[in-house]
Amino acid sequence: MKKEMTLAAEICARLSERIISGELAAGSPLRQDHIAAEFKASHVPVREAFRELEARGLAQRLPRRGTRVAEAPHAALREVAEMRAVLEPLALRHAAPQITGSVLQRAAEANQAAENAEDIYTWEEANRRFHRTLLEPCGMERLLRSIDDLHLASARYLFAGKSREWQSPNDRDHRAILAALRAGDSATACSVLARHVQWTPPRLRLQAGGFRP
Amino acid sequence: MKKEMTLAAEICARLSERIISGELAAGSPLRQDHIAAEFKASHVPVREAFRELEARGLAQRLPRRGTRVAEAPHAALREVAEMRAVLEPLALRHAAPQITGSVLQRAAEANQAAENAEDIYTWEEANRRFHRTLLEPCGMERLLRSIDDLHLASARYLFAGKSREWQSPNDRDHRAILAALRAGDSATACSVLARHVQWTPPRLRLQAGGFRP
DNA sequence: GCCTTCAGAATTATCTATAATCTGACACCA
DNA sequence: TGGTGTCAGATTATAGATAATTCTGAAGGC
Repeated sequence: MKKEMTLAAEICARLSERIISGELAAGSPLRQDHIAAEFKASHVPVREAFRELEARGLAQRLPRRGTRVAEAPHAALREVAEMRAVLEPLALRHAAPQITGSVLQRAAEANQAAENAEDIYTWEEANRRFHRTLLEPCGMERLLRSIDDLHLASARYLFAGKSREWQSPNDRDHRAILAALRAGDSATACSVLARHVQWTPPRLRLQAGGFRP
Repeated sequence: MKKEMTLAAEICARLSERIISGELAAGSPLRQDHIAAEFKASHVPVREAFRELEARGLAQRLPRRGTRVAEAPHAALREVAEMRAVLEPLALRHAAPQITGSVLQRAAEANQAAENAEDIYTWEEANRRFHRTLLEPCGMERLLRSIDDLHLASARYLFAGKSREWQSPNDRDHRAILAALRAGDSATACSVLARHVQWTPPRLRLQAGGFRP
């Protein structure tokens, strides 16, 4: 049995999905013994999975006292948005000189998928793919990792707020970003991107809960 | 024996120091079995320590193939500097309204310690303390954690380049930041901070290796 | 000389057992 | 009644054993 993923990685991936989707609620305890039993594994790779979840901001470990799903307070929504608003344009600025036609093509396909999405999970995955595709050519691994983790956090907020509010966003910013990049205007692409993910006061954007993923 | 730190945390802290100081060179293998023997421990908490080191950007784990000290390529120096240049002002902007006289006092003391430092390690710790003290009141934990990790990376670069080049920096930016904050001018404080940690081309700043910690 | 295969050694990942710490119930005392 | 101490059971952390995977060098074939 030659698996690509270690058991710890597999458990981490499964728990990640449940946390992000909201199935595992913020603050709820993650019992290493119970999860080990569920996965028919020893508790040691479960602990390793918890370490990884914590590193991605999805869990909070309290040494000797257990691990919990990370809280996702409303106040931190702004924190996530503002970090993205400074980090994503930074990545795009470095990525832009390396963006090929192929990258733009893949980004456009991701955006098309987002526009066609009929449920919020499909939309979020396509949206995340759009962003990642454009930023990846920057080649700055630490920065990309930070952005990835912020996207996970964003997804949690998105899914947590989906009830009653979600409509397929009719969002032109992605197209504007692509158009600017095709025109070689990375400054405009960066500023549209920054505005696109920027925190805005809730009063003005009730349906999106204060930011745009 | 009631210890505050778990063994994994202790091992992580010790290895951290060695990585940051340069004693453990970039790319060098971290052997779980050897380290376990050195600490007279099982390899399991060593693995947990490796997970934590990786989360902080100090190690790179290759599943089933071992763990290495994270590379610190010169190219990534710029990445670290630029991330700091956008994240630290963001944190300071949110911290400024919460900064008390006590915070400013502690920051001034840290700066004094930095100015009086006679070796680079003392200076680095005081410098880091200065930054952290000012930014902590923002209360944004994810952001502060990111900045902390960037400071660890900065320290690695600083110590790696210390030979022959290090002089006690005669740096007025810290004082300018404090003065602006005392005057309630957070915009100036933020822009000085951004400039202070900003990436500059190596040609113009040979002695500091391209950025200012 | 180069490439492929394979066995054995080395190393990492997980398991099971044990040690350490935490939690909550209960008893006792002022 | 409220506060404190004790202790059993629950839970987490680590040790040592075992299983799984990778690495390395030797042998054989072309």
